[in-house]
Amino acid sequence: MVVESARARTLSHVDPAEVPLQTALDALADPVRRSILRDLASHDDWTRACGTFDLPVKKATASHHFAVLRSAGLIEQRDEGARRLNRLRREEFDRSFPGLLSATVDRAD
Amino acid sequence: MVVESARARTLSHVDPAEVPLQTALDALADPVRRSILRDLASHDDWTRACGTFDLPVKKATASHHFAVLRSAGLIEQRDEGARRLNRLRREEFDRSFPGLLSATVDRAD
DNA sequence: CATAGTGTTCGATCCTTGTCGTACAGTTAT
DNA sequence: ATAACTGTACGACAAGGATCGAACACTATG
Repeated sequence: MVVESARARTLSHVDPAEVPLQTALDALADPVRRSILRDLASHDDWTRACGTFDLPVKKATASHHFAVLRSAGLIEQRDEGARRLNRLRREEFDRSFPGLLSATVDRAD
Repeated sequence: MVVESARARTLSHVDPAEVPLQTALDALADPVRRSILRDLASHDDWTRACGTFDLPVKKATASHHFAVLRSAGLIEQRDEGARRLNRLRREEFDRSFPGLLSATVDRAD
């Protein structure tokens, strides 16, 4: 029988439909977070652990950014051993905010 | 002969095509500014002076928000007597950031 | 001219948030 | 068990920006 680890149990995900536009825009208005999203958009789901992103910030800051993205309904996270894998919630987010991801992530700065 | 007033001469407008995505997102991420844009979107061009908006901030703050919107290429302003009239730069902005205005302004919060 | 109206500019203040170091928890490997 | 690795939590700090009052410039009106 497979049991969730205590660490994974603390991972709460929000329904993108419940996310206020303000929260979504605040999340998307940071360049480091957009960089994370673009990276996710160009790879298969669940193939990128938090530590595999090439970011211009320390790991404590990176961890903060992943938490912001998760609480804005932009990414989903899943623990796999010591790693935390990520997935862009493209479809769900697009349903709540049509065109927003496309206008901000599928695009150069 | 019609001469621009000294006040109008100081009004500089940017080309939305030259606006960085970061600047556009920063401008759109404020609720007071989105309120201004929605108001403009629902009225004819050049019919709304700065003072005619019902905003929850004092006039000094409102003036700041209009300046931010202008420097982000989101609005155009023109002086008419003592009033400063506004216009949403819908088409130009859409050309540079397709879908962004639609996703943030043509929508409730 | 004097007064009222419209909007900007300038400091000052306050609050948010991005950033980091450190400590900690859980996992994997030796 | 010990060590290395992955990621989070917490406290502190600094920078940016939203806010306001007051002073100012320009315009319109009496």
